[in-house]
Amino acid sequence: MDSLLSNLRITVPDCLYLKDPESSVLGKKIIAQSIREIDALGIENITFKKLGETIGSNESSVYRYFENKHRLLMYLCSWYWGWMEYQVVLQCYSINDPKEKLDKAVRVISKKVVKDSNFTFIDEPALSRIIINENAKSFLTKKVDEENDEGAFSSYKRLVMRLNDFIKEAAPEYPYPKSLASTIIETAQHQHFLRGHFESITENVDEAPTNYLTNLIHKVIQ
Amino acid sequence: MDSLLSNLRITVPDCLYLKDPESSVLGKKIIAQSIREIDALGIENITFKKLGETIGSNESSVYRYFENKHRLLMYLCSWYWGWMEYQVVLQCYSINDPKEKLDKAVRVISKKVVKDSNFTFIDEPALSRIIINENAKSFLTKKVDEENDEGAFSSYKRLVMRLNDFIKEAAPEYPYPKSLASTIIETAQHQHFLRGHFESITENVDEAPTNYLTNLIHKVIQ
DNA sequence: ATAAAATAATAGTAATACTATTATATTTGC
DNA sequence: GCAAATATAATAGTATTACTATTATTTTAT
Repeated sequence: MDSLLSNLRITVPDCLYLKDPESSVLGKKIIAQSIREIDALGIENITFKKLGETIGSNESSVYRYFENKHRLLMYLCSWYWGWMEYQVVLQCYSINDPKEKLDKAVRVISKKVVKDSNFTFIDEPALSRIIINENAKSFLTKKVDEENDEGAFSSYKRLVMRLNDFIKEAAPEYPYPKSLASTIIETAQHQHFLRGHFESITENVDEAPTNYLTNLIHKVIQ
Repeated sequence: MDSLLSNLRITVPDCLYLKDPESSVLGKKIIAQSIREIDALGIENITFKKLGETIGSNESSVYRYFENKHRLLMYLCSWYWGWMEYQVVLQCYSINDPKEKLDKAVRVISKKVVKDSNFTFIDEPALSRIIINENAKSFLTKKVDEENDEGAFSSYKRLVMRLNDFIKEAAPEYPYPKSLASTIIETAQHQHFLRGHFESITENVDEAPTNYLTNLIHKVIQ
């Protein structure tokens, strides 16, 4: 996609950072490099010390942006879900037919992610791999309820509700639009994971789970 | 259920332990207490030191059964999936109609878990909460491929394939039985999680996601 | 040019996830 | 019933981590 909207920003809940990383060069470096390192090593194996050093800064500077590693992960996940919602809205905007619109949304959510040149310091394909491998860890903790009350998961929930709206428009009688929306989003990530690691238990080996999910949603709402 | 089968054992891949915990009283205590502590505190917040002490033993003794915390979690997850496969097989055995059989399997997988008196040292309802909150962490690591090659996830994969077989029997033409089977199992856990923490994005608030999933699978394979 | 703010450098701490070693029970074979 | 083998317990130690605190230096804004 061309970068036509250079002053575009994805909003991330401000409880997730101490100082806005987009407000400085160092902050953006932290984001860009943390995406590289989490993608390569996994969230468990990165440290703020190494991260600071690779960007020519140090541990304490990183701590001035994020309270800890977990908050950094939550920040990245929120950014991704905010960006995904924006992709869905943008790419579905001009479609009038509710079913076609829903199809497009499922497609956007489940397709392999490509670089968006509007956000130069974010590597979306790498971030999408992080979502596949680490997103569940952002909410599978004993602090979920607390963090949820702070609004830490609002981007993710907003995307689910956006898809919920599309399902309701396409099938007003279907009794489980929210559950179906969350299932589609989770399944997209999980099938990508299976494709990469447990190929024996999925048919989505050669390509994204888009066709599988499109077929599924068609049948479920018909 | 009555404990009619007192010499029943759930097989867990032996790469997951150093010494079989079922072979000694101490081993069984480790399993029973680790279920309690992981359920209460989460896998991140337990230590072998505390665990050893609460069962009147110590850190090094626990290390003689499990290489580390992650292997202990994998052991518990494998036990659960092995037990769940056994539940499915047992409860579907006498059903002849393939559709009815599939319904029953979905029901067994998604219903709230109750105590099975055949396994006195395992608290299945607590273990099922652990699965909801921690199972994803057992495979979302950079070592998945390695561990998968060892056979560490065979119980989980076997359950998926079991459900796959049921789907194929009920709907031989359906093109994605494996993906659907893995989706049903993952969604059952995820909807239980949403029910407990993010109620705003699911309709399965008052009860288990069984009706939602039964409705879904009926429509998908019809 | 000065004050304010941001960043870097350094040091330190408590907890963790182990490993290693030795001592003491307990079980098993004969 | 005793010796040998095995299981368990006790103790100590290490490298790493996830932070906190303090001070020094640089950058920026006025």
